[in-house]
Formats: sequence, structure tokens, C-alpha cells
Amino acid sequence: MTSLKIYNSMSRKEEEFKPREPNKVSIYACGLTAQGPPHIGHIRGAIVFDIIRRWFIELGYDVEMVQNFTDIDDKIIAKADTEGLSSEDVAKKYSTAYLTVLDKLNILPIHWCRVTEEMDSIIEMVATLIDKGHAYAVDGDVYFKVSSFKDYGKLSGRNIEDVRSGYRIEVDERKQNAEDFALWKSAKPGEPSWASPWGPGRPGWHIECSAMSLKYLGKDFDIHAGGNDLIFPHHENEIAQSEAYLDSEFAKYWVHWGSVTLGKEKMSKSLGNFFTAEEILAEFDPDVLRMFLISTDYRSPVDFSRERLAQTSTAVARIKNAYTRVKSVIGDAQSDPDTAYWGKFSDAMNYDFNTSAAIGVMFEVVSEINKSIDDTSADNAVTASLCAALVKMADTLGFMNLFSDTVKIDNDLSADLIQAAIRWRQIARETKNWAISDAIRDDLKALNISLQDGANGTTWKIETQ
RNA sequence: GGCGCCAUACCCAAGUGGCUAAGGGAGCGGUCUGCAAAACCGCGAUCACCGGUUCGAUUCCGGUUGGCGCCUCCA
Repeated sequence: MTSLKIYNSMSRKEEEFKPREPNKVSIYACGLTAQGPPHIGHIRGAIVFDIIRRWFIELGYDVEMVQNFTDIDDKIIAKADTEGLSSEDVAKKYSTAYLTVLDKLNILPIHWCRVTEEMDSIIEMVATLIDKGHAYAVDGDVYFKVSSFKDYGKLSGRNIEDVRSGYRIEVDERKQNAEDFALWKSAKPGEPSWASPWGPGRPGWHIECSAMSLKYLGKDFDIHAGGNDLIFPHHENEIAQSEAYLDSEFAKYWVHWGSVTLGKEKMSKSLGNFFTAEEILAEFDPDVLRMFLISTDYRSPVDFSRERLAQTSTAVARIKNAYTRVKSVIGDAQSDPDTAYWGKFSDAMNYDFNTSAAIGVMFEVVSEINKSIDDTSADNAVTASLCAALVKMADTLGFMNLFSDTVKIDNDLSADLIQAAIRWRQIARETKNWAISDAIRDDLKALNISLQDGANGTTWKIETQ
């Protein structure tokens, strides 16, 4: 088997994946701040790490997958004011919305953690950083002293001077240097707060991910993932505080996915140019959304539009059509997946999860299947192995509905009745009784069953949507 | 200004120095067909531009042009 290559943002190269422990992989993916409905950009992240994870499972790894919710921060407090809810309820509302969407999208279960439930480990980490001289407390706030960490900027390619000169917002004068960032923020009157050695307050944004990933995955865990907009400052700061705390390496591989754009401009909550996952899923099948988002390399930006999603629907229908047609030829014949195509698919996935190429292979299989349907001399055993390869590929990529409708009815009396109707219609056709022939087809159509006449006989499929 | 990423056909998009530059959508022509739908066959790319390295560059290096992201909160 060829080895798995992963693009590591730290080295900016594809590297051979070597797990910390044999056959085990630990992944931490930065989650979201639960302050608004999840949009397509969030969904892309979820689907990217879901596919990475499914491929590790396919390769035989035990996968430990942790993701966080930021359930307390400035924006949540602000949102609580405008919505007339508590911060806690705001966080609960939007984290639940995200979980609901993940469920619809067939995302594998995740080990969730939440900032408000991890205060002890966060406070311990901040205290240790102060003890080690990497942080200082001022008036109830705690800041990380960036100049105390030699490697600062190694992920994003910046140095401290770059960061200082690029600093555009007003600098809090209590900070020793502009680039220092908050580990702990004191609470203003009326704000939710937690007790700490520096007074009541809440964690800064970056410390939570360090504390939670280290708590659940341990030092030197395998993969730290997130959107590429998190590289600076979030991941850079995580590295600084974590490696200063550990005196050793934090995570081994850094995986960053690209943004979703709208008219080439990044979709984001602050710009307001986003589609929510909910509204898109009301219009399109989850498999169509998944297919759309993974037909571009995960590291590149992907431009979102309903037109492109509609094109993807057509492409998805091609796969469904091939499957339903071939099923009515080969029936339930079981077979091992075709090794040549599966090998090609694996090679694609093993090279930094090249889903675009992998999907290309799926369509090559679809094409082969379609040819075999019209070819009366085709070997059904070969066709069945192509079909098995297609199903395995779709499962591996996390598609859920491509084949389910047919499978459901295949095991039912209905399938036999449909076949009977097709025979009656064939008799009508042979006697050129088009009225009866079309009536049968129309009646089945009313039941969402469509018929297709081919050189090799008539096939049927369930119409979805 | 600093730090990065990107440029492949009408649109989307893969491409790990050498083999016909994958695949999807749209289009055009044909086959099959009572009609319909689906499918099949055929048609299409001097790989943004200019240099360099190499026997050989879409691929590596430098520059130019154009686009995008991060440097405030972002997935």
C-alpha cells in the first residue's frame, strides 16, 4: 500500500503521515463560536475533517476526534443582549443548531468539549505560563508575553516585527507590547464570570483550544485542524502558549482548509454575505452539498452559488441513475469491489485526501457501469464488482442517499409488482397499444417511479426531490 | 506596508518533470427509441505572460500581470 501523504501547513509540504502511536490518530479541529446559525463555510470545515477521518478509518486507524465549542466570549455576550437571552442560552441555541446540521450531513460522531466546562485546566495552564515567565497579570487580565517565545510566527511566516508593524487596532496600554495577547480577561459588571487567581473573568480566545486539545489528546498529538483564516493569530498563539507551557512540540501536523466564498469574496458572519446551512439544506440534498464542497481540493477556496449546486445535482443524479439501472440488470449479486478502480481511488485519497481526483474515479466507474448495461455480452460478475467499487467509494466519502432508495425497495414486494407492470406494458408496446403503455408509465410516475426503455429492456428508478 | 495562497477548455476542476493534460456541467453532431427519459459514440486546451534550470517544464526557480486570504472577530 502506498503511504498516506498529508500537507502540513507548518512545513508547507506534503509529508508522509507517521502517527504518534501505531494505528491511532488523534485529531483536534477548532470548532466555532456559538453565536449565530452555522453557514456554508462552517459546513465545509465539518465535511473536510469528516472525510479525513473516514479515510483514516478506511486505512485501519483508530481515530480520536475532538472539537470544541466556544460557548463564552465577547460576541456571545453581545448576542445575549440583543436576543434577550443569557449567554448560556445563546451558546446552547447555536451549538444545538450546528449539531443538528452535522447530523443531517452524515458527520461521524465527535467528542465535544466546551470552554465553560474546562475552566480548571484553562486556569491551570494560565497560572503555569505566569510561573514560567511567559505571561503577566495586569488588573485582573493576563497576557501572554510573545517576546518570551523564540519560535513565535513559525506557522504563519511572520516575525514579531511584522506583527507589531501590522497592528491596526488601538493597543491596550496595559500590555507590555502590542503583540501580547489575552489569556484571561476580567469581567465587567454584569458579565458572566468564573473565579480565578486574578479575579473573576473568562478565558481569552486562544487558550481554550490549547487547554482542551492537550487535556483530551495529550502533548504531541497528531493533527490540529481548522480553517485557514485561523492560522494567524489563533493557531500561532496556540502554538506559542502550548509550546511555552510544554517545553516541547504541540501538534505534529497542521491541516487547514480553504474558505467558502460568494462572488469570490469570503463568506463570513461579519460581512453578512453567507447562506445558512439550514436554508441550503432546505433546497438541496445533503449529498449534493457534500459533493459540491469536496469536488474542489480542501485547501483551495470554493466559490458558492446555487447555479453550481444545481450542476452538482445533475452530476449526483448521474451516479444514482447508473446505480438504479445496473441494479435492475444484476439484481442483488454480491461481489468484491473492482481492485483497479479502487486502487486508483485509494491513490487519490492517499495523496493529501485528493477528493476531486477520487470523485473523478467514481465517475469513471459510473461510465463503465453504463456501458455494461447496454452491452448484452457484458459479464455480470465484472459489472457487479464495478458496482461494489462505486458503493464502497461513496460510503468512504460519506455519501448517504445515493443508493438508499433502491436498496429500500429492492427487498420489498413492490419491486416485483413494478417488474410485473413493466411486463404488462411490454405486451402493450409489442401490440403498439401506446395508450395502455403510456397509462402504465404515467401511473407509475404518479407513484414517483419512472421507467426508462433501453436496448436491453426497461429499467425503473425512484424519483427523489 | 508585512505575511501567505492562487492562475489549466464556455463554466467548475484534478494533475506526485517524460505516456492520449482526469472527471463533472453546458454546447454542437450522431446512435438507440412509438414517444419520453436515461445512456452510448464523436467534437473541443500553443496549461496568464516573460525569462531561467533541464535531454525534456502545466509541474522546479526568478520576474511581470491579474485575483484572493490573513495582519480586528472569523471555519
